[in-house]
Amino acid sequence: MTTYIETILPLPLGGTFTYILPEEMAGEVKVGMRVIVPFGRSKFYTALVYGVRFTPPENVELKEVIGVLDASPIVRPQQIKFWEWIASYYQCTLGEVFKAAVPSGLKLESETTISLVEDFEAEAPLKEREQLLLDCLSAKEHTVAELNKLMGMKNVLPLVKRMMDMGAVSVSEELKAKYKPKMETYVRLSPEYMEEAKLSALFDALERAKKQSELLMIYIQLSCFMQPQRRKEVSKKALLDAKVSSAALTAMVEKGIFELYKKDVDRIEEAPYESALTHPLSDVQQRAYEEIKGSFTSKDVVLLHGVTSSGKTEIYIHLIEETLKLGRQVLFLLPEIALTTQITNRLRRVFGNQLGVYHSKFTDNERVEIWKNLLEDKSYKVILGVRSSVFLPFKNLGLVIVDEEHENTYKQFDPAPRYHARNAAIVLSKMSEAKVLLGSATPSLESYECARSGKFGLVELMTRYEGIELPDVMVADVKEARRKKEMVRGVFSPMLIEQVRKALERKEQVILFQNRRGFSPFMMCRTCGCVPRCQNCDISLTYHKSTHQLVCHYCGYTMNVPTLCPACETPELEPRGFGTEKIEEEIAEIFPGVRVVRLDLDVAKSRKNYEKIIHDFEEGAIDILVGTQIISKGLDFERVRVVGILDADSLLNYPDFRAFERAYQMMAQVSGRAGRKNNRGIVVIQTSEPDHPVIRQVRNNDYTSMFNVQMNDRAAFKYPPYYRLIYIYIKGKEYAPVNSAANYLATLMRQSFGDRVYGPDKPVVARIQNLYILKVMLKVELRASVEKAKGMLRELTNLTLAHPAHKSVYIQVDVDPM
DNA sequence: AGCACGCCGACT
DNA sequence: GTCGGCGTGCTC
Repeated sequence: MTTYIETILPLPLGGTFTYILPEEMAGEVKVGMRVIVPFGRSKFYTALVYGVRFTPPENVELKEVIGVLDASPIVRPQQIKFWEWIASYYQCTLGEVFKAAVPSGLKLESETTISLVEDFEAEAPLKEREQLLLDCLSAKEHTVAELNKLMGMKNVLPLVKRMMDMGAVSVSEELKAKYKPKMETYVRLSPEYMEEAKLSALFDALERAKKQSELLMIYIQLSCFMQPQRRKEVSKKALLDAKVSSAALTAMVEKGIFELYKKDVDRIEEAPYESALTHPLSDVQQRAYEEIKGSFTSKDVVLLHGVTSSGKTEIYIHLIEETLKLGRQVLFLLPEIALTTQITNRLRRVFGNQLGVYHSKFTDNERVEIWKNLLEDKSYKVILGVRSSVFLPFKNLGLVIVDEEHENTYKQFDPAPRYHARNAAIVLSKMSEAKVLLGSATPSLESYECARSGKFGLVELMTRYEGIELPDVMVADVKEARRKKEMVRGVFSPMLIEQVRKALERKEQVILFQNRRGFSPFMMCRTCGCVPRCQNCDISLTYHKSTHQLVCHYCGYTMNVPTLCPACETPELEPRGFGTEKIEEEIAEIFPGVRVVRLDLDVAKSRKNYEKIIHDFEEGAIDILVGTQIISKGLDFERVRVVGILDADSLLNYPDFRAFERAYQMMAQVSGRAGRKNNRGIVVIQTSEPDHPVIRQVRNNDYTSMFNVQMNDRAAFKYPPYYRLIYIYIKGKEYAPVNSAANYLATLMRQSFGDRVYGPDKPVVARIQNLYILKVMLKVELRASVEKAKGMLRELTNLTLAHPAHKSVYIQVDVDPM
């Protein structure tokens, strides 16, 4: 009986693809394993087994599976269920989920090794190419990529396939992938010196070689040599880090005193494992902790609304410990930019090597390591990770913590699946019978509404840890200051300068927040008012002074600053507005000798750089930190007294229905960085609308008022959390077909959904990377079936695309947009 | 997503 | 007369 394998391919294609399983592979294939399959005329992919069938699909000619890559599944059945939910809810293909979920190291493309079959004898004379392939493999096995190179071919796999059929070569079924275990060199004392008598004789012998006896001493210390029960292995790196010269080590290895050996080490570095463990909870924390636990008995999701510095992390740690005691795993989600060494180190100290960190700034090898560790249910019990860690192969998830749950970086936008990690985690938890704790000082309206209505549990923690006072929020009216010509360098209000000066005098630190990187958001010609724009996108170019370039923050397009205005050819282009670069420069000039550092996406591209700045600021080696929202998340600094929000207007004037909610969250979060023990923080907000309700709410730290006002607006204008949104983007290289398709679709949609359809409209940036974009919005009542709506929507988009006038147009659906 | 097949402009 | 532009359609 022939076996058929139904697979998911890592492509944005709907449906699954079925292959014939050759008889020699039968019986060893299970759902969740990877197979290599041919696809199209000349491509081969790593596909995931989705089903094993014994009846073929109709009307298609099937190809054969080329090789099975795994001995056991790399994806668990319940994960595939979760993928199905993601694909259906967020309207994407299983292939897209597969692509996003599995680290690329496990989606090997051309790394499969091919080897010669020993006793192969050709039945017919071999073709030139075939003989060449055998010659290439005669010395040693090669990967597909190597063979491509050796043979000077674009894709040898079809040839390999043919030769496999002939029985000449075989595909290695062992997983090679892109994943290589990391080896580290270790040092040990030669066995002959293991006895104490021999060792002291050695010390005598080394009396004259000072460096060498020193090295021996350090080795003995590091290895705990004198306490055989506690003896540890010593890496070469650790030894050299202890200020030992490598020459001395080499000499001693040559003398046969030391031996070197290699060891496969876990890529994730182990931090010193202090047994300090958890700190006891304060009374207030303890009460919140009890409330959360109580709430979990009746609710699956609990929202912990705790002001900044209320010690939420400590509560999380206690909950994690308790979950671990039950033998269950924990996922701790953080937004991308908040994953700092601060939180990692704190958790590492408590959970040691039970903690795995899953982060985009880690290499793929490190991600594969985490994946496999969880798959084999080895050491990791707590995963600290970003959005995509909801896809990790947990076996027995007991608790998910979503810290800073209001953060919009939890929503993926660019490639599908456009999923929200917080909401996905809630669904995942339901599937795993786990509990979810959402934490934030400024919860999203969505979550707070769920908590208030009783769908989620709600625990409020409104006092700051150790009696730290909330900061004193001052508002600087920049309109007034400008009128009086008091603005310093057009950027700083006298009030802010005064507070910064005072803080510096007291040797306290300052954070200046401006949510815009670069030097100035645009340049303008003084003569004709022309603003240089991106040639690919409908947006002005940002001026970066450090590189003297104009950069598009949407597509990355970069050009040197033109000396003459492109329109009127006068040399009158000047920077307008201000970004972090300009603030960094100006403040350094106003306060000479003060150490100013900027932290934004441009600077934080590398993890090292980012961590160094954070570290230096913690250590007090930096006086003023200028940054974008990257600095507002999860960082706690002891000596920060003053926080300046330079341009609150840009937050308030953002054209989006969530602008006020975001502005409040952003300002409240940044403000939370100010002030510590016995040292009330000061926040200066610069705005031209000092009486704006949001400014007042931030000033009074009045989340409830913000919530109530915003909820009124949301109800009045039919926005979430009262309605569900679906955005449909219509994109294309030319405007006319895009416009026609968008109108066609909107008309069709109105026939089904009536006045729930809005648009088409131009989005804020109407052209990105040479694609024109129009947006149609659908607002669905909460009680209506979204599934039904999505089904209908899919039909209508297909109908639109099928229309001959709309070829070369494509459509993207964004469910629950942020 | 790739990649080939397929019809119209500037070259050996 | 061909080489090559990217528009369109298919991939188990």
